[in-house]
Amino acid sequence: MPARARSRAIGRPRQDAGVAARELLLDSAMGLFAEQGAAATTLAQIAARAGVTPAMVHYYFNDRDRLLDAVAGERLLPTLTSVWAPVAETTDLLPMLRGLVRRILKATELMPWLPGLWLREILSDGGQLRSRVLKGMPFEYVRHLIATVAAAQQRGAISRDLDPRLVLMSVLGTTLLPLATMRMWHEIPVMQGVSREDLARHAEALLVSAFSAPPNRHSRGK
Amino acid sequence: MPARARSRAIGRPRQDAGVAARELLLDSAMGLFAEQGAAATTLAQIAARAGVTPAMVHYYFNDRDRLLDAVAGERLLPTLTSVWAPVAETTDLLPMLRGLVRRILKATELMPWLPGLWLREILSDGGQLRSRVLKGMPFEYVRHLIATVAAAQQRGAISRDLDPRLVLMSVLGTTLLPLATMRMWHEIPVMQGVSREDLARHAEALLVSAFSAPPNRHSRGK
Amino acid sequence: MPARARSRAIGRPRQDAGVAARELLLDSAMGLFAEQGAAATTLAQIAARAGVTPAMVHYYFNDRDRLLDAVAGERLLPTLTSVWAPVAETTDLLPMLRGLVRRILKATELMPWLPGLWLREILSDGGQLRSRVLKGMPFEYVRHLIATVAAAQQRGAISRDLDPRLVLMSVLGTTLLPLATMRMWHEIPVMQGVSREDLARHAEALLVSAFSAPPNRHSRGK
Amino acid sequence: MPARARSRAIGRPRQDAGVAARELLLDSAMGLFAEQGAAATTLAQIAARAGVTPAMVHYYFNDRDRLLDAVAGERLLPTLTSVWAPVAETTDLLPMLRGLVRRILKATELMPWLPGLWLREILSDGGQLRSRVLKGMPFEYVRHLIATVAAAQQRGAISRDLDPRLVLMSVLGTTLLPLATMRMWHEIPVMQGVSREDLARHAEALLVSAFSAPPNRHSRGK
DNA sequence: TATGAATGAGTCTTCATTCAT
DNA sequence: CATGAATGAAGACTCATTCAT
Repeated sequence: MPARARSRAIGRPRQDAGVAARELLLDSAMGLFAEQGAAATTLAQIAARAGVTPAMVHYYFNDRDRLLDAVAGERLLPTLTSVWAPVAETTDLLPMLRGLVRRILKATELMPWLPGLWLREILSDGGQLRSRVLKGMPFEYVRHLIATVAAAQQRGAISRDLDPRLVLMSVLGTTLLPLATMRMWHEIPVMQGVSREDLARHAEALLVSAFSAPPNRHSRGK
Repeated sequence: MPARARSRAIGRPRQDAGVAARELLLDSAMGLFAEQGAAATTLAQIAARAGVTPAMVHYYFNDRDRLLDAVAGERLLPTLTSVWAPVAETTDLLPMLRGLVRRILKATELMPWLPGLWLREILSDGGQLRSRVLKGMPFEYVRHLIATVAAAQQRGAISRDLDPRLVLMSVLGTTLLPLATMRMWHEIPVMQGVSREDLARHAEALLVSAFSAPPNRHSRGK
Repeated sequence: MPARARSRAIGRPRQDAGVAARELLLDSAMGLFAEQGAAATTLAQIAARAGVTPAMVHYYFNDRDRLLDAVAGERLLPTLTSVWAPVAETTDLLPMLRGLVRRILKATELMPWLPGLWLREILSDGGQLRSRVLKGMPFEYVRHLIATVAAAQQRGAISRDLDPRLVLMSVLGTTLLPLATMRMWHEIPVMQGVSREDLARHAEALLVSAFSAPPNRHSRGK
Repeated sequence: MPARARSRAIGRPRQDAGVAARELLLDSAMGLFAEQGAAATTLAQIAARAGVTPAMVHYYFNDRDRLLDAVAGERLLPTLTSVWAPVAETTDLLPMLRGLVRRILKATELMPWLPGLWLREILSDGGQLRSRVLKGMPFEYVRHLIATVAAAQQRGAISRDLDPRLVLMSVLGTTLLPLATMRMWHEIPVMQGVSREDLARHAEALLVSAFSAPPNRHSRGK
């Protein structure tokens, strides 16, 4: 959506100079937050990457706090909603899970820094964006997913040991966590050569087989 | 006054005071890193929580960098090894996974801040402990796990869509990630009331059913 | 929106808008200087109170310095002159003093912030308007007052312990100083309930009795 | 009192280095506040005059606010009390006023910046030390002075036009206000050559004749 | 072993000022 | 006449680090 705003700048460039700079600063902030963490990112770094002076950050956002507000409200939450909203379109568990995984993979293809940002600034204790994102998070879709899992479980279609309320965590754990670590795989011998597609296939297969396994068929306990 | 209190510990040899203070500082650092992130934690905070003066941090560790080295080398890596080493004792995939999950759960019961610390400082890009931990990480055990998964897959015992190299990520994603977020569940409506036991059972069930599913029944993807 | 409001002032010639804004800015500046001191007042605050943008301050005054020049030259000095000029109309000390006190009281009734501004920005060391006001101050009237006191003293009509050159300070001390502190009297237990009229009567009585006392009856010192 | 503390430093200089630096910073702050006003004084200036780095100001006072607290509590209030306390030793109005004037003159001889500081930072609206000083001000002595004036007035010993509650303002107006402006007298033609002694004699004479004048003896109104 | 004093470098923030439009 | 965008310089404050004792 910032793209839309910027493309409108054609024809009247001066008028929109400010808007463009604002968007640039948000982009810059998100990138740095993902790379180093919000706590380790200075306003000067954000400004430098956007090609402006640190004073401009205050001109557009007044405050470090309000810059964080803007990052959460104008960038993170819209993406989040676009990933989760289609969940409501079906009541079939497996397609729902597959769609979710695919949309997450797709969204993070365009914004490769997203998973890292989520891991550190939203899921971690003390993450600087957590409360800001939680406040606007569309929990109704998560609730719909949980209800669908619970229904499947009551039908006997999935293991009773699974907890429907944890399906959210399982989706994030099989997608965001590996995605967030992709950038370091080249340094880890055992992870060499794993591609984004491998990851997508793996995540989907894992969730699908976990959430479609017939109940008693595995011997439990050692 | 903390000084007074410690010097009164009659019976304990004098030189233990220093050792104790060092350990206290490491504990204090780990706790704060997990709560707020390493980037947001000052040496003064670490000293205050340990009940000593900031100058003592330099006395024992010389440097912020070397304090991080100590945290990684003396706290994180030993725990890591104790969790992974037993993997070598078996070649059976499911018991291996179950054991791993149980040991992770058990270790984080004693050190509840561990998952958060891992998520933020080791798995996230730019995490301040990442390179220090990677350097000493016992990859041989991970390699053993991967080999075991690969063997099972070649036997046709698990889906061909899974990638053995990603089993590490799947284990971390189903254990560390949910564990790291537990502290905030009370703020999230849909997560209310999930217990540590629910989580353990869920993680085990998910991994077990994913890594023991019969290969025919997948490839429904478009 | 202030712009809109002003441009709608039908009937008034266009060029008055600018003049009006200039006056508004001077008023705004004086008010803020009196309330918080010139040093603590930003151009942005002045602009905001006048309902214009900070850039307008530079448009009208070029410079912070020249805004101060304008405040002194166009506001403070005219008032000062109007208070002091009538002094020249008499050579009778007591009526001269009474007139002075009354005109000071009257002027500050319309401009209640004047005494504070004087105390802080003109009488105090380093006051930001001091040199600007001193430069244009009509000392001839003060000289006339001093001469009148000196004459009375030589006639033996007032105490020889008084110093004619200090009569200016005595007038300011009995009028401006109490007037400047009026706004805080409600916070001080011992000053509760003193009115502007009480102050006027007190100042007049004090100056009159001091500057009309028979010389014999003093020198009771130590 | 800081002098006492510092003189004790002889013999163990290191131990008291910090104390001395603290006192030096307070002195430096008071001087600059009087010369330029607190609002116009930066911590860097205060540090520079005390011969230390700006960071030391935070080391000793944490905060600009708490530096102001210290100036008020450790410097202004003790002086204030030492000037006013002897008022309680008499019930005779004229000696009381004379003593007050003399103690004010004497105190400001040692601390020539005091009057300016009072005028700007305590008596002026928005003065940065006002509330801090008012909070600790010994009003009982002022109350005693007011009561003594009121008694004299009821005896018929002083004019009924005077307001006892304003005697405080009259004392400050005849002492602090001229004292605060002394430093600029050399720039004002009509004030040239007035000495501190002239001022003392003038103030005493003015207050004494005002507060001892027999009531009806002056023709009022013109 | 332990600490109080001291500092330089850097962070966030404010503000007067400029300028193209 | 009026303003939004932009900036450099400076202010308060923080923090890792050093050092004499």
